[in-house]
Amino acid sequence: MPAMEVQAARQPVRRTGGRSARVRAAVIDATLAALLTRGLDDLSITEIAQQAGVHPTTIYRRWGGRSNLALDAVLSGTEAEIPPPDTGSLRGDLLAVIRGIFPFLRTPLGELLVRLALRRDLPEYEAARGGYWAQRFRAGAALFERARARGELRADVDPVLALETLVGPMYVRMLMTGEPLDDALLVRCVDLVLDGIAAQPR
Amino acid sequence: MPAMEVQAARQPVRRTGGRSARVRAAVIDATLAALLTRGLDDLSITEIAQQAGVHPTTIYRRWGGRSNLALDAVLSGTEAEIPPPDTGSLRGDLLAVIRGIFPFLRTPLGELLVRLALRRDLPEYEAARGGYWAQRFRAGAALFERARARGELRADVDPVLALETLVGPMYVRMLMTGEPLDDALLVRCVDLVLDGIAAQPR
DNA sequence: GCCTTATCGCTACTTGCCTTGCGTTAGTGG
DNA sequence: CCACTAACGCAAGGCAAGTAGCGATAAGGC
Repeated sequence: MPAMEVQAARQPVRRTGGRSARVRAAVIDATLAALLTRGLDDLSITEIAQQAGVHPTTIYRRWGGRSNLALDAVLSGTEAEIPPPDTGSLRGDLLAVIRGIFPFLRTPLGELLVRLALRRDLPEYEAARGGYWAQRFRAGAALFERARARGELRADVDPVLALETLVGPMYVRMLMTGEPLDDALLVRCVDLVLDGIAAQPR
Repeated sequence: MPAMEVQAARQPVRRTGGRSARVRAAVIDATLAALLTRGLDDLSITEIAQQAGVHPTTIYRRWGGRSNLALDAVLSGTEAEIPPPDTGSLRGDLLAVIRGIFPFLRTPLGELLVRLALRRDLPEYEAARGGYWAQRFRAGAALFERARARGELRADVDPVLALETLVGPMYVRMLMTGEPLDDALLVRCVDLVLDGIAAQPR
């Protein structure tokens, strides 16, 4: 009887090139197309499969469900990484920030990303949620530091809350009320956050 | 051959009392319970039916689908109608408004209502969307009128945008970032909307 | 109380989602 | 070029959603 080798938990050698890569690209493309036309909820894996020229079983095995597939597709199609602005003034920076977000949100892909972010039935996304948004809001930190150094900012301002207040109306209109939304409104958002609504400082 | 009577488009006499009422109540209750435990997406009509002591076919016939059922259940369980505040100061009124919304949103039913409002696959809700939010924001109009009369409000302030800016961070945290959210933050929201973040008026 | 028929329960059926098991193809390392 | 096996295609089948037809029950009007 040969000496029993201690089996290291050897994970199988992944084959990421060639056929697998082609399959993945085709499926991701078909999924994005299906997401943009039919929406998040009623997308047929069978349909995606034959659109991609792939057997449905393959999708189930690799992605294991529609939510994981949708998440992978959208994140693959998105590499936002909006560069942090530095226009020289607080107002200019804030305008640049919100103007960098807004056009992307009007994109079908952008709206898809937001709606995906709102879901709570995607355990895969729950893990990434914190990091994702933290990164998106981090760009704002430097912006406020510079403004503070220039004396444009009050001392007690919380950058995160300020950014949330800036973009809040945009999301409220887009997601809930459906009120009109254009560049002029963005300017008004910036000015409201800067100056407030009170007649005189209290 | 008897004279052909012109058939008036006679709609059948609805039977809303007795058994039908009991069935409806039982199904709505079971649906709400299922919604609160399992969420919006994967609720089983069969399960709801046997929970309510009713045959699944009945649900399909009366409601005709899961989206309509969910919408009916949530709207039946909700009669918000938050009374418009009048505390004598703009700051007090804004605080009262946001403090009236916030606790309800933390309720499971409240969060459910919001998430339902975010859906775009409920044609029944699409029709009611505009009116619903318009009504919710209308209460704010009077509030701002009084503030303006007291001289607390700048002249160029748009009430709707101001309210959206006020509640924006609350929804952003609740729906997207998941950052902590408590009463102290509400106060900071109010003060930020009132005073803005700029060091001095431009 | 009686009649009409809206509404419900039940069974059987169709359909699409998803899984399982097995044979085949083609990456990957040598 | 060869051996190993990850990844894919395919067929069969379980399972729950949803539909259709029909008889049974009870609500509403008289």
